[in-house]
Amino acid sequence: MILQLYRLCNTLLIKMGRKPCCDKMGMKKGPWTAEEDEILVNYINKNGGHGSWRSLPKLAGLLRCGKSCRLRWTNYLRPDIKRGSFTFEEEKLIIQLHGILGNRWAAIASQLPGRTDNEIKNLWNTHLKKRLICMGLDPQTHQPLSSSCNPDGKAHAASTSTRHMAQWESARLEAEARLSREPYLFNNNSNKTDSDYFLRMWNSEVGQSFRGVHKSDNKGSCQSPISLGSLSATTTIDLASNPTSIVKEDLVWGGSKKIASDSSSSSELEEDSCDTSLQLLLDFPINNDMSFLE
DNA sequence: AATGCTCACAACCGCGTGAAT
DNA sequence: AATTCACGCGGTTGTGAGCAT
Repeated sequence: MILQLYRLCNTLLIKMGRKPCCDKMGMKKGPWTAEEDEILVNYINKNGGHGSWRSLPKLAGLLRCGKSCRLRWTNYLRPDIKRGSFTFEEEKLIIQLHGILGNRWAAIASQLPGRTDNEIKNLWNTHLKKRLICMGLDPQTHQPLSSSCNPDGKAHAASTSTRHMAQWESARLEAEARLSREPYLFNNNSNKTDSDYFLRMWNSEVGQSFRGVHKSDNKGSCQSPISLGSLSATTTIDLASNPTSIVKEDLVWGGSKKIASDSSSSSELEEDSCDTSLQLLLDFPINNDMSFLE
């Protein structure tokens, strides 16, 4: 009976157009058992990889959909996953990266070896977001919750353009990070030219003109006090030639206990951060944690 | 001891995107 | 060019553990 229904559903779905991503009928849901984990791990080890996720459950003998298998493997069973709580350095890096990349958990996770996007997302939603709120910062923008820019709207215009700048920079950083993980690309000039769209765009006329606009906007460089929780820094960045080339830095990072009680940093920020998006860009971390960009 | 609440985390779902047909 | 497929991503939900009442 169930089998007949299953076949009927499949037939109808195929006739309607597209097949479902996985066969829902008879598929198990909910928490994975140790036996299922073992089957999945054994299959992937035995076959030297997962191959097609869609066909894996059938081949491995699991009553799960491919999507569920992939999730279980990437978020839990993968051998390179780092278990245990996040270190203070990791949390700091996540906050800093979130300031640049926003809710792009996969991009953030790519900078934290052994950590998954899901894990980071959960950490953010359960801990870090609240911590920022306690500090009086908007967890999405990393700006003071009560901040108000100039009423004449100039700040808004500047903010819009610098937000684009931040988006450019975000994409470029991702590209650089990716390339740094694939050093062989740098050994081959022909590959390098094709390796990343954003790097090319950044160096193209378009990117150049874009940088030119901000060169005039910011007079070529920008010095700004940075405050992110108990992290504070004074940074001078040469925006015209390379937004990440830090000329001067003075970095202080306090203990985690200080974070919840430190309200002075946010009030300082209120005074200094009319151009909130530029702040976002300037919040780019400047300590050794960003060695992946080197 | 029972109940309710909060929190953390694993898992699911829907959508977007690039590749294949 | 249009359609289908496979996959990855981000938002959301479900559930169990721990704690307070």
